[in-house]
Amino acid sequence: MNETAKLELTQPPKTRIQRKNHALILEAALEVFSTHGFRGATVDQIAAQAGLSKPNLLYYFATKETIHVALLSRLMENWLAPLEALNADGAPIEELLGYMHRKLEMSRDYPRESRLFANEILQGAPRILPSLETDLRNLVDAKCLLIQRWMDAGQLAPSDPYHLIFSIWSLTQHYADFGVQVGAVLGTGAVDFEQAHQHLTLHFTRMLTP
Amino acid sequence: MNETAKLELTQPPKTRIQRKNHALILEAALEVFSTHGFRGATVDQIAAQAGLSKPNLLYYFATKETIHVALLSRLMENWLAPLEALNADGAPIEELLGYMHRKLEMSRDYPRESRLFANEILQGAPRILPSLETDLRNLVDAKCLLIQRWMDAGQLAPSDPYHLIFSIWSLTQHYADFGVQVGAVLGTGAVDFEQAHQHLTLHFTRMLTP
DNA sequence: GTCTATAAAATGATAGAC
DNA sequence: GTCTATCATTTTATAGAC
Repeated sequence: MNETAKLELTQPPKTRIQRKNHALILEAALEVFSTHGFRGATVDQIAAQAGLSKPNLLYYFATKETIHVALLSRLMENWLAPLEALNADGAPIEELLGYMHRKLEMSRDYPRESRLFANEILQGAPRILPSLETDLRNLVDAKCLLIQRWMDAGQLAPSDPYHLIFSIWSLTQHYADFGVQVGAVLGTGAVDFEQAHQHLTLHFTRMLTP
Repeated sequence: MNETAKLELTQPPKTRIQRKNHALILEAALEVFSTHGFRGATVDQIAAQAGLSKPNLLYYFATKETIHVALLSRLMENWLAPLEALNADGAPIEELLGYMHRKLEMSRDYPRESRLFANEILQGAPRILPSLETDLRNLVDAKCLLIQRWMDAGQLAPSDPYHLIFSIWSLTQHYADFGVQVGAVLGTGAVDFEQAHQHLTLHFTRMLTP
């Protein structure tokens, strides 16, 4: 009984109002953590952003750390999905262009999630390094075997599959993580993702065509 | 007289011991700010890292903000140099490969500076946005004109010069900013920059050759 | 569930002796 | 120049009323 009650505080909540506030807090925390990093964010800020009092926020998440962990856990699930979707039965170049496209869409639609991840990595990945060394590494290993087979079969221009994947990550995430800089240089204040997509399609078509 | 005395606290110091401690503090602050960002860093941490007492550190830099500004100012000078060196009289492909190489060397030799910059951009560039919109933008504009001329002359494969420069930034800085992730995925714990250089050379040769 | 009040610790900065 | 001591504020978290 006590264990059940305890779990309810860390598990997805049950009542309507609980679900609503739970979501409000995660939304607010995403905004604040993605901009200032874990240590730079304050519970006050998150509570204000969520429109809740600080004690009320801490009724839902016992500590600041708990909120951060909840965000990172949710993120890691979605973070791997685009690469998991790389299909061995598809056409190699189209598959990799599709992967690039999905990653660019994530930069466009979920820039805060991208910056949350970037903050964590910049700080040395203190909370998700274990996940990177297992989940992410295993997934990348598997997909690199596939890419290597495509290259050996002459369906892709040969290169290092690992660094090829790194290049997809860096080029697509750049438009979320460094979007302010891109906007400043272009004088637009914001990224034109259609433009970015055209350039990256051209870029990887040249890189991948045998 | 008073103004001179005041300036000496913000200008490069004069005596041997001042110069030494000034440098010690900037070195320590670079370490801490690059990992935790401005708000996540504490004066205590920086003082401990520098081997000085907190009041003694604050004798050299009046506030935490002053140290951060000093680091960013120094950084912006060096940050533009590799692009400035792009030479209109050189061979186009070699010039751009050389620029990529210089940027990758900076990721290898000055990863903390790269992460300091990344932290500032991630946080919305609150301190250096004006510099991005003027100094950086003007420099990029000028170099993109040159690159466009090279493309028009058929010496480079055509693409968007701005996004081409963004791709050089993102691919090279990735090995500093996301080095922990690269090391985790490769199982090496650290980036092999020789390997990265080979891949990026191949990558941009394919991208740029007409 | 939500609030006011507040404790306990940290953090940025200063005072003043030496 | 460097130190000890300390202040003022911010910040995390809790207590307890409603």
